[in-house]
Amino acid sequence: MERMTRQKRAVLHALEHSGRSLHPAEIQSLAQQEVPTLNLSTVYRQLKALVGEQRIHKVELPGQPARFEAADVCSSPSRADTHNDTHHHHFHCVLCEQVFPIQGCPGHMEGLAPKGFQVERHDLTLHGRCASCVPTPGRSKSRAQ
Amino acid sequence: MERMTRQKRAVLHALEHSGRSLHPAEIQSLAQQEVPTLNLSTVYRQLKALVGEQRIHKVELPGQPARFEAADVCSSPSRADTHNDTHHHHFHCVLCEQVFPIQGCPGHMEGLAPKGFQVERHDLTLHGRCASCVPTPGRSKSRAQ
DNA sequence: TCGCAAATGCAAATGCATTTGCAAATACGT
DNA sequence: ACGTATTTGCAAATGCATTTGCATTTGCGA
Repeated sequence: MERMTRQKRAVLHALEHSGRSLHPAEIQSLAQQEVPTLNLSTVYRQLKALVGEQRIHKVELPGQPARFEAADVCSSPSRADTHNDTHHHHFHCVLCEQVFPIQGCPGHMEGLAPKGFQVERHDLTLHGRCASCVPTPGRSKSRAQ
Repeated sequence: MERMTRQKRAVLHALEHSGRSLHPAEIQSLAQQEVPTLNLSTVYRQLKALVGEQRIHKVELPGQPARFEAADVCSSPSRADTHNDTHHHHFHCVLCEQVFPIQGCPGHMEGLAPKGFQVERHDLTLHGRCASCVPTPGRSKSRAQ
């Protein structure tokens, strides 16, 4: 897993261009625009390799299969936080099922844990309707799945 | 699924007495103290029935199999919140893998979502070490799994 | 206490996401 | 351009959590 193949490039491009978290099958179909024959097994193999290379990250959401996102998602705006890594959370659209990265973080989770518990990290997932799926007849271009 | 059998009672007791979220296998082993022959299939069947009866709730955490908890977990202290239901989050111990309910909630998630997105609900999971698993040599009674 | 529909135990079957064996295809150093 | 070790595509295999078929047991109303 060290050669830069067309399929590896396609998988990476799919993730970088989407700007959101994708699951393997989604990655395959997007990347197939670049490499039509791209197989799911290959997607999995490359995802594993890319995670190892820190080029992408695995994202786990409650009750859902794993998704992946480019390592630099959410690092675009000016970030002068505590550490310069890309701590962020996710928004899951209950209609189109797409998952988007979100910037903010409520912070101060330590206080929520019971006495004596030590918080190391946290995951926050918002569920609702993304801009394309809001019921409002403002802009009706919702695209399923 | 409408009779009050020994196994159904055992499953419910396990959840009510534990005070935390348990996965099916954990429920089985705890409930077997009451009904030694309790089968996993039966646990699943009763969990489904109890969820339907609103006596327990299914809890999904990132990257983990489903867990269940008594419907009244976290409703003990005085609650004068917005609505009197049991909105709460979870703490997942990375060492013993136990999951505990936690009271507080950062709130105001709406602001975190991108413009035009509509937040309906949210899930927050804290990861770290529970009181029994903190490295501090204060009280070393950590119990694995 | 009887009778029977509902529930149980057990083993086998599902339904998934993910992985793997292998022959054919291909990247890339020489 | 060549040779070979790495990748790919494909199909079959895994590894899970969860479900289901069925003969036997059991809760509970009459």
